[in-house]
Amino acid sequence: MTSETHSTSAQDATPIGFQEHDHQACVETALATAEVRCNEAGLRLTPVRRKVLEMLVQEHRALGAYAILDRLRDEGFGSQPPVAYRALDFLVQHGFAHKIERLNAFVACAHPGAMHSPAFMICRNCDAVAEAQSAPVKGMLGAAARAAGFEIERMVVEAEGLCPDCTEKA
Amino acid sequence: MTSETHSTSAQDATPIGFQEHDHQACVETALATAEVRCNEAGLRLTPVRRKVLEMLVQEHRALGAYAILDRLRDEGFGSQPPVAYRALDFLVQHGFAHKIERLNAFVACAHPGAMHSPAFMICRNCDAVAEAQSAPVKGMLGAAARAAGFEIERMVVEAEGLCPDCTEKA
DNA sequence: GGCATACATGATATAAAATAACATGACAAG
DNA sequence: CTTGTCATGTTATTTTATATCATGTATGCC
Repeated sequence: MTSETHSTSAQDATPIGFQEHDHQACVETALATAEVRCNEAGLRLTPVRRKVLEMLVQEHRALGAYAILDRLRDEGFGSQPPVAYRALDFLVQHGFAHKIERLNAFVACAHPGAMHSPAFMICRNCDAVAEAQSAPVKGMLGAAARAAGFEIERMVVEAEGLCPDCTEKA
Repeated sequence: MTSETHSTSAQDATPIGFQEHDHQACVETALATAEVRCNEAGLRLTPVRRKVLEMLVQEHRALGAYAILDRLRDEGFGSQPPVAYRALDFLVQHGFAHKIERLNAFVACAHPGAMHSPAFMICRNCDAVAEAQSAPVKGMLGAAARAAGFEIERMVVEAEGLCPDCTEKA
């Protein structure tokens, strides 16, 4: 179950998704980007927060708060729920991570910094999560909202199904 | 089934959640429809299930499982969590209700019987919920999914914001 | 430097949401 | 009337999330 290492440093090329890619670079880039963005915005990417982000980026899957907490403990950080939740709140609030409502779990943001309304594809078999863009105000829902006078502030779009790998194996 | 009913005017997309309507009739229709559909499908709309559905239809808002449980107790039904969760599971499974992931709560289905992929507008202030249609496989996410080889089985689409009433009051 | 302030973390406790597991009851089919 | 199936009742526990208060740490001001 633990696909901790996507050892294949293959050419990525595919937009966003379940394909193999240079994971090491992926992790490093994400962390570096976060550092820069925090500096720019006057935010503090403290050790706990950085570690949590690293964990999320490392896995390309949704991790529950308590899974994160376990690993924090292993790394010598505080081991009580608020430690994990606070770090996650920070990351979510500033766009470095997203909460997957369907799973009560969290993933690293795939497009940090980009103003975006994320949509997710969640594999029900292996819990892999891919992030795509959604077009919130366009389409039927936007039309319905305008018709009803509802002001959309935030969108949750989550598709559940089978990722390519799991489809193959089935 | 996917797009057969989409040649509709904007009027059809209007949600029933945020507007005045004959609520008494609304409740009765919903329950009657459920009865019929259960009979047709050989399902048993037992007292608990019926009561839970009634409660959900009565309020046009999301109710948590424990709110429902409290009321069940008041009505003389069992008062332990599984009682509520089982009834809710039944209703959700057979399309009489939906779970709002964002709230960990449940609403009656506004279009029971119709094969549909629901989208919700949730008022962050008063918790009112309106149901609209979403077009799951169309749009950006569908395209991204096809490109990635992801097979969508189920969609969660939830818009959070302010309903007309609460917008006015603010 | 000493001090005030704001923010971050640590730690205890508890709330809220959901499920596991097993026992009992209702009811139709054979 | 017995058997099988489905629904309900009940106990216990797990999982997810917050409230609260105490402590620590960086920063700016005097």
